[in-house]
Amino acid sequence: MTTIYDVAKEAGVSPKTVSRVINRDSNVRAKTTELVAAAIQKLGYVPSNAARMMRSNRSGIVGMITGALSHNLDYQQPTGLPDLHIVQGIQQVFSESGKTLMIADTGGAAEAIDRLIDQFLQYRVEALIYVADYHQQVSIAQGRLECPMILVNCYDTVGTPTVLPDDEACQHSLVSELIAKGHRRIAYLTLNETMEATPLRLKGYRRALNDADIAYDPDIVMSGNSEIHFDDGPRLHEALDRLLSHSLPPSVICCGNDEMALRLYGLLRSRGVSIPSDIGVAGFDNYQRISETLYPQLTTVELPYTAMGRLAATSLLAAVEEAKPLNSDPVRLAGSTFWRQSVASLTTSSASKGEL
Amino acid sequence: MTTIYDVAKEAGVSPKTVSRVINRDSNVRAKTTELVAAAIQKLGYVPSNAARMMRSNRSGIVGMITGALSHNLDYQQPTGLPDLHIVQGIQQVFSESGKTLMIADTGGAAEAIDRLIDQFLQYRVEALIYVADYHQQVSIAQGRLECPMILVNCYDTVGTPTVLPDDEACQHSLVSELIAKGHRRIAYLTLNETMEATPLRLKGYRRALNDADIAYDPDIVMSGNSEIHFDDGPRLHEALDRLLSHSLPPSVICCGNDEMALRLYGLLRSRGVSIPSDIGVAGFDNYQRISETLYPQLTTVELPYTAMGRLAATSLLAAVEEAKPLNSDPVRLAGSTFWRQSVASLTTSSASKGEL
DNA sequence: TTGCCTTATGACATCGGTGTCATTTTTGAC
DNA sequence: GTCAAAAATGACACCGATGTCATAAGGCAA
Repeated sequence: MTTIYDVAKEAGVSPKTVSRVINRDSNVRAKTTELVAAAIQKLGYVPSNAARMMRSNRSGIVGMITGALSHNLDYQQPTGLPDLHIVQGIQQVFSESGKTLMIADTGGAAEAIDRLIDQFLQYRVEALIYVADYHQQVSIAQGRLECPMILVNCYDTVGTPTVLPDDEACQHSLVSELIAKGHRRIAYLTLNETMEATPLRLKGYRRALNDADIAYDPDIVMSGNSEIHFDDGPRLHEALDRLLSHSLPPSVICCGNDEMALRLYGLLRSRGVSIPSDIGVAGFDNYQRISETLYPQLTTVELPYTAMGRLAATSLLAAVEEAKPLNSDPVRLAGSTFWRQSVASLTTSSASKGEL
Repeated sequence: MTTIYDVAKEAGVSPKTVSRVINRDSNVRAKTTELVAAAIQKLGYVPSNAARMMRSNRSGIVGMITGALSHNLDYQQPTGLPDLHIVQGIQQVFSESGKTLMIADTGGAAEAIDRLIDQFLQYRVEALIYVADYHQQVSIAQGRLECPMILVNCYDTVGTPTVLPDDEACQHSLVSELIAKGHRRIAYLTLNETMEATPLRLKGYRRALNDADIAYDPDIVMSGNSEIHFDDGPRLHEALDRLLSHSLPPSVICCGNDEMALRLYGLLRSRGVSIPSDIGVAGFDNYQRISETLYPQLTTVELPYTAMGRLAATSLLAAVEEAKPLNSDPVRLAGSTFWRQSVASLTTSSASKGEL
């Protein structure tokens, strides 16, 4: 491998001058610059990052740990692939920055994390990012970390800076707008209670009701899923029966995710209930393969995963390059609702249906 | 950051001895090892890869360039995500090796490749991998590369080692087995002719016919798609009409991919033709969201993307660690056929249908 | 042309490991 | 206990950049 000394000799200058040319330092004569550039070109010289780092003590590397690459892609998750979207956002920001993003995949094994962090420390990463596949609590930082670290889509108990999806605000905004469209009986089929998102979204749902002085009715709020990733047909079946046979049936049903909404479409159709004229349906995740394929297209909420990745990356870059400290409170990012045909507006429609 | 000198002082030995302990060199007394280990533990010492690399001139890094991370995930490709599967295979192999895999994403911009290679060279990667998103010809290597490089799912004209899917063998094997099941009129709806895979698969198809002394009939071979990623309903519609109205109609139709098979199911159903009793259908890609969801489930061929990734990674590791040269001829990896209910066997079935 | 200030360049040490070789310590046979 | 061979340890230079500081070259006014 050619070194800076080879280039110096070729150009007839000192290594230090070559270094100046490479780093675009001031005070190098144009003629000298040309000379050196020619020598670099001729010898195909590429500076060694390792040697450079020895003196400057700055690696220019940011490490990211994720399991996004090792997902089973064949059976795609019903919620889409949050972490892969987050990784994309991070990737976008770093590709425009001067830093190198080094990606390590856990291969699905949480116990790999320690090893990966250690590897990153050997490379003297300037910062670390951990991306979780769903909103959850984790325990990563060993305290010994000297570099800034940020968590995405997860949080820990020791106050590591983190970027989270704002599940509560999303659900609140969806329900508030449903109310604005004239709905007052809004059913909610939640995800499994053990998921972090479930109580948060329920809180948003209740706050929206409360804002509009609508009483919370536990009769029309129930779990639509027993497990995270698996269908539970019978449970959804039974939940729907209870909702439809209620003395005050809902005018719209919110689902914990789009997949549940997909199954609900089938169940409603088999009962001869039409969407959105008889009852409205709203999903969650904006998993486009479902939301835009269904007929009528599904109104749903999209969590801002790419934006979360971008925000985390931008904050971290600011922390590294401008010594701007990371926000120690969790940063929550709200998503946006995609209004499609699965929900009717009861106010503008002149022929609103009161009987169901 | 603590250095090896700090550890040496703490343990009361020379830096060189600490180095020996870290690298598990022989000829260090057990007691000394303990002493050093304790000091490392106490000071939280992590060796610097940069410094280590200065002397040894071995970075321990292998670079991979891909666009797999920046795909638009919301509208998944009809062929699945080959490159992401390949990346997974590569990832698996490297996580079990001593090397660090450094991943760079092009962000969909081919012109980013040069910059990424340059970045990798600065890190003195020991090898490079380029993963393409579909079987294609590329032009990557600038000749100036000193490290081994391998292409996956693509090839160039300067003989860079490469691992490719064996499209021809796959199609040959599928058609041969169809013949073995008693089919002699085998229609083929190909992908767009501009795709690398199309002529290869056609070659496999024709070779299989030839092996069985069945004449090739261009009447029942036609393109089912005009573009790679977009539906072309009318063309498929028309192709099917021609096949069904032929004086010697096919007993089975091979499709260029599973998505085409999916659309074919719909067209056949609308014509009252039942699968597989009236006509059989075979796909390509084993895109499980289609192949296992259809009724009857789809017989299809799976290209071995993960295995290709693993093979490329393994070969490259051997090249780097054991100086075992890479195969200069393209290595082709055949996949396997998944036999499901969409194709009937005409031999074993006692009530075989001769009329259609 | 001289002298002074600015600009351009170079000499040298240094970052944190490891390779080489010299030196010290231990081991074991006699 | 002695001595040679083997094992364990250390001294020192070096990898390839760059920071610091010294020095040389160029520019401009008198």
